Amino acid sequence: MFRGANKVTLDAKGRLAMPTRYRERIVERSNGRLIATVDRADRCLLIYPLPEWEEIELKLRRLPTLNPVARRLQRLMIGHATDLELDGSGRILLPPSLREYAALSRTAMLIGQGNRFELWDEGLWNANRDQWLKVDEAAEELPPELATLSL
Amino acid sequence: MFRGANKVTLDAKGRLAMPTRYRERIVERSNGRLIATVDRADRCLLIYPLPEWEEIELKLRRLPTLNPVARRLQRLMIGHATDLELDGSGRILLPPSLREYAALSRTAMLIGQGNRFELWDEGLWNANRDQWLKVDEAAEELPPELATLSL
DNA sequence: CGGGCGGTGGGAAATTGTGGGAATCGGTGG
DNA sequence: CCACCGATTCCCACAATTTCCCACCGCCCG
Repeated sequence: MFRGANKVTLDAKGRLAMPTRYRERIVERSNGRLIATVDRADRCLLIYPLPEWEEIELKLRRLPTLNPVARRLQRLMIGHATDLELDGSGRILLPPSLREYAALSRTAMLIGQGNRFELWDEGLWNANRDQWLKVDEAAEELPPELATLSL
Repeated sequence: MFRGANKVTLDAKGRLAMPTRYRERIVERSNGRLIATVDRADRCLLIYPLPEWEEIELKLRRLPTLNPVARRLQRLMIGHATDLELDGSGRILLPPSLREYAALSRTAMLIGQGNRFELWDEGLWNANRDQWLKVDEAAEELPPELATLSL
């Protein structure tokens, strides 16, 4: 499982050095193969080890093609899913289109989220995090899955 | 399986270079033979490896001939299906009628969607994608297949 | 203080994308 | 039936991009 927030830098060619502590796990899990795609709600990227992604892709592909909501999800997620591979230096190369989508400049945040990573532009990450902290949870309607949650 | 978004260009002759990462798979799957047809809902083209298309054509042909919706689907999809073949440089030649249908100008987006590709004019793709992102998923009626989907 | 590891950058070679030209095929009109 | 014109297909060459590899630098730890 992936955890933690890491400040990372993209070089001029769009390469991102995966923090060392994750590398071994990524290599043993998927031989260094990852998939990056866009998040459908926020301007950030999702990065999965290949086997994790394949499960998700399977679920998405089983959805009915004629349903417009399903079709939209497929187009966004499968349509933007890009194969990545750790290079000899433990870096991945992010294609320009994904960099653009997430407004990634030089410094970014790589956030461990269990079976995947999220990659945010550093500025966006900080802004959003501050936002999340400000929201008054008590004022919100809790969906039933959360009502009984104990942390 | 095909995934990812690729910016491609059509040259003056209507030729489109298939990104290299897909070529090998296309050749081994269908010996370089593809079928292009129109999408029933959007102004884009669908491109299938020949064997994938043959399954779909079979499904379409089994639909009841007297049902007008089925009839319309058959006419659109089978009626516009065009044989394409990768040339020596890994390019396909799109006939003018299909180019016109999808309003393809010089730069287009080739979107991997599992067993097929979608080909969009770049401007249309971007406009539609932004549209899809704006929609608030929560406000929509989710089909049961999606309600429990965990990504 | 020295060695090693992780992060960063850059350069060179291989590969891919793009365009153009020439030959061939097909169609049409004389 | 032949000749000519147009369109298509095949092939080659150049340019740009990508990928791979190596070297440097700084930091941390021993």
